Amino acid sequence: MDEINRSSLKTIAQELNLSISTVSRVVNGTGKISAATRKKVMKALEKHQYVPNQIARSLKTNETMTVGVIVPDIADYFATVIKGVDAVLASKEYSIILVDTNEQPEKEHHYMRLLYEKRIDGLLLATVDPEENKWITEYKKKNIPIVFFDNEPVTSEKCDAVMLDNIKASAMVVNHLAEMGHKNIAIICGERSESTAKERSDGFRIAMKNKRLPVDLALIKEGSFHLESGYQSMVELLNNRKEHPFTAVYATSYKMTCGAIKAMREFNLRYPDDIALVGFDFIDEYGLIEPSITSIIQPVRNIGCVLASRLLESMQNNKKHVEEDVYTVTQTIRLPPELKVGASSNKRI
Amino acid sequence: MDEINRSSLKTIAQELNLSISTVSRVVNGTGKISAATRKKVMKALEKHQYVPNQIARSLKTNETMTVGVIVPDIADYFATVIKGVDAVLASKEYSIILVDTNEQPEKEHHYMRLLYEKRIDGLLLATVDPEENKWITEYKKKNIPIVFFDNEPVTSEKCDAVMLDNIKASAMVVNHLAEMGHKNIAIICGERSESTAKERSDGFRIAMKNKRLPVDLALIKEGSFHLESGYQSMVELLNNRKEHPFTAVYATSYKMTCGAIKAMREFNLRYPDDIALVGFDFIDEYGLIEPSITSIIQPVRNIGCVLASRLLESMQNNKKHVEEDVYTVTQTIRLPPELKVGASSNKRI
DNA sequence: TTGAAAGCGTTACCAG
DNA sequence: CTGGTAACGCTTTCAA
Repeated sequence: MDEINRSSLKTIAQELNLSISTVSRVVNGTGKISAATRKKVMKALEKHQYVPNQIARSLKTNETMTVGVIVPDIADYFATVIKGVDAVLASKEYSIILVDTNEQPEKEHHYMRLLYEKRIDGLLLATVDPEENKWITEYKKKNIPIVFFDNEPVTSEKCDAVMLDNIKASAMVVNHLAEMGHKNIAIICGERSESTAKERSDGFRIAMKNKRLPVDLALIKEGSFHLESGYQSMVELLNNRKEHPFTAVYATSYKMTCGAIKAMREFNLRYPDDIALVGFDFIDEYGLIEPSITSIIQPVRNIGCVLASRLLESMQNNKKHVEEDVYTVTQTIRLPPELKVGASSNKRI
Repeated sequence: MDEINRSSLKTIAQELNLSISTVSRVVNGTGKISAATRKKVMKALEKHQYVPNQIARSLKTNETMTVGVIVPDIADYFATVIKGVDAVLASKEYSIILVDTNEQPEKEHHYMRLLYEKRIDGLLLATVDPEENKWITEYKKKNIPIVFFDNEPVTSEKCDAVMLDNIKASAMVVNHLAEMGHKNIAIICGERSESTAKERSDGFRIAMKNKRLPVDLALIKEGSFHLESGYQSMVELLNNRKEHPFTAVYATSYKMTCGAIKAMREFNLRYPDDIALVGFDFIDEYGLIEPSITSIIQPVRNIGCVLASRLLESMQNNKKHVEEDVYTVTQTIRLPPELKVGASSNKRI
């Protein structure tokens, strides 16, 4: 039959015959307080197990110490990005409201509004909506910092963004394969409406040209970043192999890489002997897959850390009412990928 | 040079020469409002792009529409649990504050306090702290519902919990292996301070006895649920194989399973031919690993859904001020595991 | 159908 | 050093 116990400054103040202000001051360690009252108050605080009400505080201070994070799928590499974000943000006493949109662009607006209702101090957004503009403008108007990641935003607003250097990623892949003696390289990419897909694809063409390798359009497959699409693309490539021969294939997402592997197995083809394979985001932490797969690896945790740091900065500037034109300087940060060379491509032809 | 735009009920009310109450009523659709004023207000709301301030609302209503979720590691199978939680909770307009403790029990208290400061309406807690008691009691006193998952809580408070039926999981493994003709079965388990580890281990012994199979203590390895530990345990088992022979091994976590595989490879042993292997949480979604590994699979998404539903119920009861003894009825829900039989054990000896 | 006012728990300013 | 008071934005009761 315990009493429900939710003490407030008032409770404590009344019990001690002190003013709320005084109690507030010792809680926050602000202002000058006599040692005697401080001790008295501390004891009462302890006795009542006082815990400040951040809601009330937020109402007053216009700061919730909370940031929103919107991702298309937590059970993806985003989980590790979030770990990085969380590490940085938690150290500054911020917490994260996490939203998973299940890759449904239409949900983004709804959640952005919900988060705004909760008065988040900042937003990290991995959008999959090619028309994310509307709510972005709203946020800008409300003066809430946003940092984009994964896909580059299409909005015309100036925005911060942290992304992988996808152009470079494709260059690394092409250069590596070229070094191994490959000339005819196929690529399996996602939808060009997503900047990640577009950049990986464009980067591929650029790198091929730089290496003076032939770009055969029939070897450039566009799909949707999913297993089924990767599988389908690979099947088509293999079926057309006589007319459009290739010796290496570059799959530009984790799921597509899996799909490509699946197709190759069905065709009874082995890597690297029959076809060299380079994947994307293919992390086999414990080396269970043999032969091991060469893959572009994103610095996922670091992406999270950089994201969080950038957001912290913006939120800080916001507080300090930094002059607008100083504040408005935005950055697009591109982090370098790593090419982890495994057996699947590590053979000179 | 846009104005920063944060309209409130007051802004609207003043512009329209109406009272705040009236505007509030049309925002919430409560009370009786004349069609005329409603229309007028709606228009102003739209014009100002009014978005209610949930912080202020929360202060008044004592509801934040937010629940805390504490997990040891998001980049684990918890990601999928959270997806389930999120799906259910989001449909009721709740959002999730996510905390990753990095498996450090000492952080749990700190975060529980932080979340309480934010006045979450409920908490989902996957604790790894064998002494999580203190703050639990606090939450109970504050009348905030908690639902545990993964590990069973040790607190003496009555609590809700949703867990895998670990005893049954081990029974399924033993029965399967027994059917395949195995008699000497080794098990690699985690620390008994975590209930998951304890139950999997106990379940194993019980099932062995039920099947009248010999329980050789030297074949029961205790470690820490991590790769290194799984590896180490397997190495020891293999080194003692002459004195303590076994034909099958059961690894009780994902990482341990990977460790065991690693050790077997180093010893040049193949499954199922040399030793049969059954793992835990070993999901190879795209069937990339060959031969495929038999494993206990948790209904991860469903765990999340059940968790969220249970919490919603408690929060609901809380609101309705249900009489204490009705409210206090708590449940421990055990969800059934699945044994996904792969090649690694699917051979009669 | 509408308005006035109290109050949720804080912070911060101004007096003393 | 301490107290009083206004204000943050909202909901809700009571009156009109």
